Amino acid sequence: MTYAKTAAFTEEQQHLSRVAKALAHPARVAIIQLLASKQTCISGDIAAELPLSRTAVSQHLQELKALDLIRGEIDGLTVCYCLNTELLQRVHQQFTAFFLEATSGAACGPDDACAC
Amino acid sequence: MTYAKTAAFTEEQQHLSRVAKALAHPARVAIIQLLASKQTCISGDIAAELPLSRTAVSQHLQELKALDLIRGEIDGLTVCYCLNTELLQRVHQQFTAFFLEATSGAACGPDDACAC
DNA sequence: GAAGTATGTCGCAAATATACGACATTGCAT
DNA sequence: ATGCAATGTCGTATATTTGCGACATACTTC
Repeated sequence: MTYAKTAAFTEEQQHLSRVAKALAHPARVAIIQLLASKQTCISGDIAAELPLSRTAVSQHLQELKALDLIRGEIDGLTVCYCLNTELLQRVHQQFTAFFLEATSGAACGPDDACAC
Repeated sequence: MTYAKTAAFTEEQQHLSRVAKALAHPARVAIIQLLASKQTCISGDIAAELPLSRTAVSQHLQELKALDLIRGEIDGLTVCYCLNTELLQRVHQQFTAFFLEATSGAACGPDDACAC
């Protein structure tokens, strides 16, 4: 596969990029925000709120579920999706660690000049 | 394009997903970490450190540069890349806001049961 | 100016991602 | 049982991403 050399990267790097990929589509960001805002973990109403076909939304939901960022519970005929806040918190910490590492180091000079 | 309906999403959602996409590949995560760790904003040495061809690395660099997450300064024959820490800090804030929003709301019940 | 090196761009091939209609499945109601 | 509604999966078409060799460009050195 095109990702043949993925194994050559750190497990940390791979995980971060995997989660980032989950957020790499506005629909999935919107889904998470929707789930966060609605008190009820709406089911197919999600599809109604998004400018996408029900099929496409379902696939985005599956992608998020595959990473366990959200969870679905079958409630009779409908399905309730909700956020996995524990995982999201852990992911938040990882992103924070990454950004702190990236922003603490040396950067461009004041006039966009590199220090090297 | 397949993204025809992208415009239907919030500007915030689009921006977040765009940055997330930039981090959606381990090589790009690795590049940022490399730039953060090295005091000197190495140039083509980046390619040497990654398990990818120089061409592929160059393309990843261009993608990061397109979002202004990194900047390149030509220094004679070599090119110095460095992190745009200011932007990274702003991005960090956006991600934090997103995750706080996502983790503060109602979540699954204690036994993975939704509250609806 | 000629040769050599560091970079970036172009063109192509293969892998993924995205979107959606059609179909299968499951549960509720009559 | 039968019919209807809510979901998910499959197959398929199109767009995007990824990777790399080949080539073009720019600069240094001799």
